[in-house]
Amino acid sequence: MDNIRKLPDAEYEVMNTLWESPVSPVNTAYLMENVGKQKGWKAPTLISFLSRLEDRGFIHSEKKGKERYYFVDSVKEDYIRIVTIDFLAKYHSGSFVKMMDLVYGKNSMSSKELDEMLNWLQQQY
Amino acid sequence: MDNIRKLPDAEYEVMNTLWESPVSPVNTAYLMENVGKQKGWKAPTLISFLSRLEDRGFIHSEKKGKERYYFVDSVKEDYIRIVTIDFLAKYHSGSFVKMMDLVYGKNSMSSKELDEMLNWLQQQY
DNA sequence: AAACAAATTAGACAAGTGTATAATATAGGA
DNA sequence: TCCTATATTATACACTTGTCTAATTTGTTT
Repeated sequence: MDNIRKLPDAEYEVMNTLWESPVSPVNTAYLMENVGKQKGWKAPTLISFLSRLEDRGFIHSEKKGKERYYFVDSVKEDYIRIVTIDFLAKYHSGSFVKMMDLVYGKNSMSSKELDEMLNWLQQQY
Repeated sequence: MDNIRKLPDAEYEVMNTLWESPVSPVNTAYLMENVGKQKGWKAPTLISFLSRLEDRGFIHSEKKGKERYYFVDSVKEDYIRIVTIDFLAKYHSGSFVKMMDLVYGKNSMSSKELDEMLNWLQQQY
């Protein structure tokens, strides 16, 4: 069950746009508009990322006339959870506290974030 | 100042071994013993990662007789801090709380980790 | 000095990733 | 029906990463 591997950056950008889309399925034009343009990609570049995402099983697609439509077959939260747990294990021995301590050494987390975190913690107990 | 990019996995393993070494400099034999062997690498494989790390400016080396010795020119904590901040920005809008919430949905963090975190938080105020 | 053996260096190559050009298909209008 | 414009497909190619084989260096032993 380790086939949900980490996506290359460019594919992640595309996938994220698909995950965030309010409608589904979406066509290439929509994705070109919402991610390709900012990245400066030509249409075939985008399409090649899409077909790689399809190979990986993150999406599937259907052709309607001369356009192709893409359907999401994966859940963003699931993906990010896996990637995050791997990351934490690799760099911080799996510990959030170690991570925060390393990033925010001594006393430098904003009080806003401290409050949010305290709040979250109290919720958990 | 964005030349301290993320290392490829294999190079990170080597770099981590260098960072964790109690002595410095160390030679190829030491690294072969402490990371190459477990990974099943041939010596030239290890050496090629080392010379890439040198190209990236993470280390430098000197030849002594027929052996080469490696010196660390980077700080593990600095590297991990950068990688972690990038990661947080990319997947969790820069928020630890969002990250924890996603990973530990509702009420599933161990009470040991909850305590540690509360402790850490109190330290920060 | 010649030969060995241990270590390094030089190159090479396949797979994965980012990106594009040229070719092809197809909806719609003349 | 034929042409045009647009979207997609087929390929290709350069770089990066993981990995190694073959060639070269160099300290040590005859």
